[in-house]
Amino acid sequence: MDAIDKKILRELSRQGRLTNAELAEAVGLSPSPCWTRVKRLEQAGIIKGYAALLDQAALGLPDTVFIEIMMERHDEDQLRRFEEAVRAIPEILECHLVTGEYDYVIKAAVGGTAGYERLLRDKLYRLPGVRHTRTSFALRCLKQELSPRPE
Amino acid sequence: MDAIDKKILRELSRQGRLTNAELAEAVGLSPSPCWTRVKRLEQAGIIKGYAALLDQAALGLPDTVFIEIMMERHDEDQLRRFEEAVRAIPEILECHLVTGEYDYVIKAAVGGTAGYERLLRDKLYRLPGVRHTRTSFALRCLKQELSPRPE
DNA sequence: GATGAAAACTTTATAAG
DNA sequence: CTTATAAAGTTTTCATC
Repeated sequence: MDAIDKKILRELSRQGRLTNAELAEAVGLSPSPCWTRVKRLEQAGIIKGYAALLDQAALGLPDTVFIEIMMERHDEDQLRRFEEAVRAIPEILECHLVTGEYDYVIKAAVGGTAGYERLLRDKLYRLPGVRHTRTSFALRCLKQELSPRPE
Repeated sequence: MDAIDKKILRELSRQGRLTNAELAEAVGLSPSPCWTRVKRLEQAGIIKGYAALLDQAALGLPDTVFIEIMMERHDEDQLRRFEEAVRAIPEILECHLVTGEYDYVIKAAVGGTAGYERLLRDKLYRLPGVRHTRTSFALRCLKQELSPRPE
């Protein structure tokens, strides 16, 4: 992967629907080699896919919260059921098993404190094995990237 | 926004480069009204944009960490300088000002513990006003969505 | 790597049912 | 909403320098 590939990745990570002609111009190549590189990056899995970015607020979920979850027990069956349930909750954008005091970190989209309470009371606290949670409400987003920008 | 709009958003949030004909078929419309709806959703800002998703591991940053940051003081000038610096660090994917014990939550991509140490020692601890940090290393990602899926 | 060309497809706009 | 049309632009493949 050379400097031009990295430039292609930087462009497409911000503007995923650039046409090949636009991309070629942006990275200083003619369309034909530019196209070959993009296909190679896609086939190598370096470009994993493309996505439309939706406005959370327009979907009624303007706020972001980080919820840490501590589980009661750690038997396989309980974790598996918890993980399946998490995948089915649309407000939960991300969930990671993590090191540290808590077991999981969740990033969720909610509509204000009322939406947060509903997520917690109606969904998370009903999941098997949730002992304790700790939440940080996002007041302002300073930075949001989907992928690291290649240097 | 009706059920078809929501279906369009669900499709495009997973497959951002579907052609209009493919999208129309997926949502059960003919191409012409499908196109009108997509343009309306884009112009209303409900679709904010499109992005290529890159493979973090292929970029040498296979691991995800959540870093909470506590600041020494909270004067405007120091926060402003911190925030500018954060935006310039490519490993930092997200940074949110949050409620709770800590001031900021950062999501970053790193290459193992060595990459994490470098980020902390060479970049974060050199920023003005960082008093204390608390990190969770992600062991496994259970769920990762870019936007809430409209229901 | 650049250029050019050709076929197939896509986008965009418009008109009519 | 559907179907249909049409021009302009894009993708994809391929040959050549």
